[in-house]
Amino acid sequence: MGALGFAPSGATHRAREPSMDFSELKSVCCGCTIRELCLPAGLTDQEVLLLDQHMSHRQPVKKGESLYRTGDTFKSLYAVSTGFFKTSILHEDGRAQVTGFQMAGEILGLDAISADRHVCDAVALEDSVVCEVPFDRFEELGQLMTNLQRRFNRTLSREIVRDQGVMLLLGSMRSEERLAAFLVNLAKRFSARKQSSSELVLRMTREDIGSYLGLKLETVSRLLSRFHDEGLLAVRGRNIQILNADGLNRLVGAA
Amino acid sequence: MGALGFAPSGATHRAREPSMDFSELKSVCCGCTIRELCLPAGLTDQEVLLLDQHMSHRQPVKKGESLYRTGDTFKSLYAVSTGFFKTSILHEDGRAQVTGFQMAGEILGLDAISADRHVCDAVALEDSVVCEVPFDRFEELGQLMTNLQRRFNRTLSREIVRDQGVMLLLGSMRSEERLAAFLVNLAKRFSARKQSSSELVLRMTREDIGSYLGLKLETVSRLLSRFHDEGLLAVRGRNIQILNADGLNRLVGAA
DNA sequence: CGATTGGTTGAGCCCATTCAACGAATGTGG
DNA sequence: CCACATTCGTTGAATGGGCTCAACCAATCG
Repeated sequence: MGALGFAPSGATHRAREPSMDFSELKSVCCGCTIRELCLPAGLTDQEVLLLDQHMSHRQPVKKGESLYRTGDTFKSLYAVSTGFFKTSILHEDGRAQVTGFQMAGEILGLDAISADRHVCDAVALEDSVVCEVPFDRFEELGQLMTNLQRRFNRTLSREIVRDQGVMLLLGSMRSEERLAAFLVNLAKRFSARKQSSSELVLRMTREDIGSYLGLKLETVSRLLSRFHDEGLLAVRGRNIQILNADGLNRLVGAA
Repeated sequence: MGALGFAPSGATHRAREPSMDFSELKSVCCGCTIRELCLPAGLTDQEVLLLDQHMSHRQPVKKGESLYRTGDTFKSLYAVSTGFFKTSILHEDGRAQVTGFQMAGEILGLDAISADRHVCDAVALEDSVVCEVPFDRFEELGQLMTNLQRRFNRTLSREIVRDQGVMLLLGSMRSEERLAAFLVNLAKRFSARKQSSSELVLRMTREDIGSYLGLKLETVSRLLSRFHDEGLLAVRGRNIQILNADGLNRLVGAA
């Protein structure tokens, strides 16, 4: 926690304290290790520089804090630089649905473009840093840089594809398939970030996972125990080791 | 069926027969009744003209035909002019998930931008007409017309919001809530198109509805019967009359 | 006409939920 | 420091909502 220079305080809404130490946060896209997984993917060095200078602004978010909330007016997209987030939407009657988990390089706020208002909550699941991207300036830049605009169209489309994958999962998979798909997906994303794809450290609770997968937390817990007993996983709280990746993949239905 | 000048034939893949009579299909966005619900929404007359002349190309699709299929290379978006479509994704093991139903003014193919390949099937549920929008030319036009590009960003974002609404539905609603939400949503969309919002004519089968809602067709049938018995609906096959809209809304959880 | 597709309804079953108890870890205030 | 509350996770027993299997009917079509 202290490693990122956060001042200790309780979990509150925003993390905009101008007095905070940003000295280690000034580095931008150019030197970013996950640049190729983020908005600058596929841009030339010059283009990245342009994006960098005009747009990016780094901002820490502490564990438990909201980056934005449902109803907030939309001003910026946020690229996760380091850390882990969840997004969730609320139903009138209090029920919530987790719509996604975002890690380094992934973009938060795409749904807000639609109506200039955020339609979900984004909460940091660990101390994190995001790059703020003021959207009106980003749109201007997109008009100047064809490449950036085209990449951004793809980013939006990729989110649609992801969402539809979740629809498939929720609409036609059984519980064990859902959890297996979830773990396989997480592993793949860790792997793309040069992190171990077999030693997963979950940042979310069983309840978060359950909400995302359309299951109750008890069901998630039971399934993890079962996967453990079957030798697919080693489960120790939020530390999960994948022991039999083929077996997991088989559950999902892939070859 | 004959009203649109379709030559009768079996349901096959594409509907590109150059000998067909397009005389009644030449009219474009400018005269389109659902222009404000479609891509040209919010554009000036001049801008629409530009979009119109350079991009749109109308194309009939007969009931049962695929507009595109999973794996097809992506060249164009399609705006539904008249008719009704469903999109569905296939799982390796044969299971399918209907991801949406599209009516006049709605855009098909947004998911394909992501990887230059369609990732779902789009099938006409009745004789339909679509406006083909070659995407590379559309992107060029977006670079020239800031307004168009901004609207398009919103269109993509709106699809993300829609998908996340479906995730909420699939992930945390019970069967009766799902069906009620589905009917309310359909009614709202019909209403926006100046069609009756109480006399719904479903274009899809019970199985399609079930797939979309993550339910079995028998469950959908039973629920419709129950809603009928409870006086919420009058159900006669695919003709559904909403008798108690408030009651339906109450089921969804809205006030 | 028979064949096919779409829809309804019943009976029994099973998977995931509900309800509940309990343990471990963490944090808080006295 | 301990006592206590809180959060998170696990596990058991019983329940039930939606599924499976099956029969049947209606409409459409070749």
